[in-house]
Amino acid sequence: MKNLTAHLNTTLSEAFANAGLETTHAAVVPSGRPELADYQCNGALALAKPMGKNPRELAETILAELKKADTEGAMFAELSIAGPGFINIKLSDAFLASHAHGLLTSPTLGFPRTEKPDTIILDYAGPNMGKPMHVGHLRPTIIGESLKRMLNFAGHNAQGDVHFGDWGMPMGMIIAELEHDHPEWPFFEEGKTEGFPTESPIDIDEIGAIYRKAAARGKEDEDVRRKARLTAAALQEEHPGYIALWKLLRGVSFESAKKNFLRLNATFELWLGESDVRQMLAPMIDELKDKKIAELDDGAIIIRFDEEKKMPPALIEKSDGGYTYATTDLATIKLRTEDYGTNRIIYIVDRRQSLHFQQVFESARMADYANYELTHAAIGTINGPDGTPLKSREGAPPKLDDLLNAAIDKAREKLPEVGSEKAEGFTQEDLDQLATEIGVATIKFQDLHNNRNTEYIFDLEQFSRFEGKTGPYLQYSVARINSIFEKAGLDVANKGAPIKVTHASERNLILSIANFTDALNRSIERYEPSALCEQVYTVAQKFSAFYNDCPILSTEDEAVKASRLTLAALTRAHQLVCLDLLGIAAPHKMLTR
RNA sequence: GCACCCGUAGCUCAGGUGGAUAGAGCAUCUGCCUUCUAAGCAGGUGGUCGCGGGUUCGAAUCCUGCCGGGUGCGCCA
Repeated sequence: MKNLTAHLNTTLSEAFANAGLETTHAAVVPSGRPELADYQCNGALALAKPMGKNPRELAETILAELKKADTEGAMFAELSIAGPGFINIKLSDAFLASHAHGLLTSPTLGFPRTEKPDTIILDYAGPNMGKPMHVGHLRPTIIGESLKRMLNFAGHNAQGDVHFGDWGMPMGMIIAELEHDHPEWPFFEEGKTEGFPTESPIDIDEIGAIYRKAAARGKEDEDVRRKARLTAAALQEEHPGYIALWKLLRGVSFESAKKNFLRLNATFELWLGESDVRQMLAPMIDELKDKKIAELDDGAIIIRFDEEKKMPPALIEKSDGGYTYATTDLATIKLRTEDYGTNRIIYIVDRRQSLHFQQVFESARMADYANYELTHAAIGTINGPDGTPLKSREGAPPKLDDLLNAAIDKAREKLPEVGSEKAEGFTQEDLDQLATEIGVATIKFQDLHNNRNTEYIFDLEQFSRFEGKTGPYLQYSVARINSIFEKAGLDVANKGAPIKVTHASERNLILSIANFTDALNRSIERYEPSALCEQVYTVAQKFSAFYNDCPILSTEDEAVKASRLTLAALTRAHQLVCLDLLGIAAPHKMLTR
């Protein structure tokens, strides 16, 4: 099943070619004036200028070719030229109906899967040991997850790597602080190389508290900082006790992060971290020095870039021998190329890291670690009410858990009590589950629908809003359809009946669904889930109008009734695919008080 | 100082790569629940697209200069 715009574009290309015109501008876009047309082609306008011709005349020629191609009038209901030379296209009801029916049998809703799959690693979330996940982790996590799903849907082999922040100075700080507080622990026993405890001595909250304490003390006291550096260096040298302790703390942090990800419906194929490249770092730096890419400068090892790049050098080894995240990120690229056969990497990371990634990407090219596309899909910062990024200094950013709980609680308030008439058949667990699905959807959609690269103001109220352009509105569109089929005692999967267009709302619904392929393509090309958010929301709107205007079960005419059921089933399929690509749950039923 | 991003309705944001009358949600006002879930639908109010030049048939979109905000720039990650 070819998608609608591709079909139209092909038809236009042929018409352009037959008219002796270049076909680069032979493309349709949804009409800006829906009351006049379904689609429009602006190609005549674009061509007229370089050719020195009258755009309306060009449009006439193209129009004549289009009419010739559609001899039986099966495709177009109306073709016309408007304004300076727009070609307005209105499709026939029959053509639209058969197209819609065809979509039902396509598992990808007409989206063409790629013939050249890439092996892609998406690097997102990046939680840090010692720091509980906060609202700043929300965007990279859910945008990365969504992009990964889209790329796989498109036929690629995409994997998510959590890229845990589990190496470097913070580890030194935490371990040094623990040694300061608990020198008697076996991990710190001089010369001990084995027989360390196998259970972590502290839990996730304590790790966070220790880290904060270490940071605070380090700020005041140079000795504390030096001890942390030495400890980090010793860890880097594989000090057995430190390594043993670090592994336990890391395990605890993993478990904590996994809980967060589970609620967010984010999954990772690879649970790697900065530490996984630690053995590669020293040899890599030697290699870079041999290749004359890296050089010694002021006691540290740096990589310089071409003058015209206008980039400051990247620091890959500090004067104390410690490594930086530029070092681990560069080594990680090497690792992915060598061990994972990667031929595309996408980093879904805060845009403030932009220079860092430019430096790392350029370094990787210079060292020939990756002769493929490296992309930093930059994420806009979440700002406080003052318009500057939420800072961790004073007024720590809200914890992710707290934000999720707040939205879930708000969602629960709208649900009926267990045992009440309206909650018939629902257990307390069912209701909790439903509240979670609705609350999390609210947060995810609120976040995903914003442009990836623009900052936005964090407003708790917006995250607990359920009306209008929100996650629950989308879920509601699906639940209503489920309810219709349930009431009718029919199987939603039944896709037999042909579609008949009898009302403008049916037409609009079909047209909005037909836009799926373009919307998904835009999301994939631009690494921008908001395009698909717009799509799923528009379809929900068109469905709501259809739902109001076109009664289904009470319709006398059996053919119309069957057609509307088919349309409802198609809508449902579309919404389920979109919501899944966005990582948003679609509850079977939405209860109300 | 160098580099990047942004300025669109009262608020939060879109705007498919230069096209027709700049769109949504929230807020506000008006209608619609003995008919498939009102977390809904239909409609109204609300904008010199920061300001000035330029490019052209045509600019929120491209170029340029201001004004105003944000971010980043070797020993944190």
